[in-house]
Amino acid sequence: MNYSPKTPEYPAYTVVKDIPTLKSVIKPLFKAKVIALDCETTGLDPLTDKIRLIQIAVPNYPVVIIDLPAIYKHNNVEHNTGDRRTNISRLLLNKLFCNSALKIAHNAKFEWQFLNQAGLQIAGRFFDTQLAYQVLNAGIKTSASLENVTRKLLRLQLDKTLQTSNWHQNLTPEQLQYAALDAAILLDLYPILVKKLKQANLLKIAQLEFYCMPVVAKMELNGMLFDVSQWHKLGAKLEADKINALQQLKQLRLVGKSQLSLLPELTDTVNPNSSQQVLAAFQAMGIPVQSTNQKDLVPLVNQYPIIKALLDYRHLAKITATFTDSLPKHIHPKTGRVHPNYYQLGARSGRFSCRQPPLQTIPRDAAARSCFIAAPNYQILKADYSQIELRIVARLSGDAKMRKAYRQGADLHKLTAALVTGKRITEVTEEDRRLAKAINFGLIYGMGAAKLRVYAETKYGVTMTLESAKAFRTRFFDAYSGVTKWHETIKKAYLRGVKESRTLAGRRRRWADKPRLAEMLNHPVQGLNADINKLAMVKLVKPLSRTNARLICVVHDEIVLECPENEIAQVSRILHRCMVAAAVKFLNPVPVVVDITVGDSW
DNA sequence: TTACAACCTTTA
DNA sequence: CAACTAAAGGTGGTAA
Repeated sequence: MNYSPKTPEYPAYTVVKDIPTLKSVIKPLFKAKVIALDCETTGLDPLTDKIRLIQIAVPNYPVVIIDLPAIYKHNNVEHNTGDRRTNISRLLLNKLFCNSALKIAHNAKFEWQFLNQAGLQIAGRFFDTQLAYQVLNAGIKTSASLENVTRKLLRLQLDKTLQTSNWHQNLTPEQLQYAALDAAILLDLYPILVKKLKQANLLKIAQLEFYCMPVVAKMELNGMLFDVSQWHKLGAKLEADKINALQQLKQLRLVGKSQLSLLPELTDTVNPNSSQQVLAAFQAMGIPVQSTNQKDLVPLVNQYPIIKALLDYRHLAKITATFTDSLPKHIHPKTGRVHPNYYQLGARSGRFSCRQPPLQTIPRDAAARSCFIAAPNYQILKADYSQIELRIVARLSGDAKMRKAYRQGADLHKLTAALVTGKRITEVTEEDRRLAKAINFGLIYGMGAAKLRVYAETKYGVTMTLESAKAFRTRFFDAYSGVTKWHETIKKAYLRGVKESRTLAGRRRRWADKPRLAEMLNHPVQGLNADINKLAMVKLVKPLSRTNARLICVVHDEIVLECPENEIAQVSRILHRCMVAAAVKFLNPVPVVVDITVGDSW
């Protein structure tokens, strides 16, 4: 079965450089039910780079290669400079791109953004061959590049060496051939992917992703406005704090000449950023640690002042290096905003991942988040699902106590606190509730007693013995017997050797090797959270289009909009309605709560 | 010199 | 038998 991939045949093509040719060759394209699209561009940034070619492939017709700069020159419009005047070429192309045909592209977000910036619109039904491949292979390590997808599904080897060739000058026949093939090949990939999606019962999830694609494309172009002077102020303070923390460390003799001259490796300066050196120094000082990570050090902070100093320094070093120094590099010179890259299927669970900058890991302190601001006369609307993962667990397990608590609008953490401590709800203290939070979040994915003890201490500041951790664990599963049964069901599948998991919406995660039980417990929850948030984003499109609000950020269970001040009330209602509707579809009868806040910043 | 895995910390 | 998940990214250390 191991054929070596063949070289594909190059399709016929027509190059379009003027309006009369465009008018004549575009006509047959309107009859097509499917249109495959690809663009060659001068770079990867839709805000500054430009389209060089648009390739359009439909069945049984030469690939139409549109030399967009040449056409625009004919029409005397500026490309990608905000010049949005209508003209004959834009009218023709928009009519085609917004018709009822299915638009096929590989990483359609890229084409969408570049067309948008060129003053063109593309709308209607999409089929993204990259997203389709990723939906099929979620959890499996495999490249979703066009080259790899073509090799895997068609056993053809594309030659991508021309992808990064010079697309500025007059194009060679080889370049045009290459460009034509990239569009034409999509027509061959499409039916195979549809068949596979149907067979795997993944068509609906793929369509959710396709509907989501333009929303994400627009969100990235929108970006977030960033108050760089405020950020620098914050950065300066953190930098000063960091230097102070370093001084503390030095006074406690971690950094600088060590007094332990018997150990030659410690006579040199210890670099506090090196876990290796720090560990050696700690051990030489007689501190009993095997590692220098938080969970091992936190229990010792009171005993050893130097550990407190190190953790303080680490925190500030992390914040300054990862955020204060690097975030301003991502401010786009053209917009003054940060435009991260969202990957719709960047996480195995179906969640988004986000890079450059990683907006999903910005520290939660008000100081940091307040640097992400609304434009003048706008406000930031932030909406997040309340305890969505626990509600999903309540829905999936059908656990009676959990469902009753949510139905009554009770505080589930307090309930858990009462159940594991044996107190009445009214007697539960703040500390008890913190303990319960650690228990709820940890145990639903199968955390053991030993980890629970450590986790409760490092993340929630609650100390307990291993025995009490064991007892809490037992009491949790006794109290929530529905959760216990749900875990047992998944464990049975796990023991049978099942190597895939589905969310309620049908999203699949696969494992190439043996899954871990916790991964199988996690996917139905985290994956459904992703399904719900994506559905909410899709539901928002139409009602939001009637307002001037724009989507600027999503973080797993949170949606952030930038909204004109005079539309806050209206848009809040829309946001609330769409998010609740998306979640209710899957969580009913477990109630859904969406919290919305309004402010000048994130 | 560069490429990569290990370690650590940040988020939901 | 017990097992918390999903990411991005900076830094130091080492292998090529």
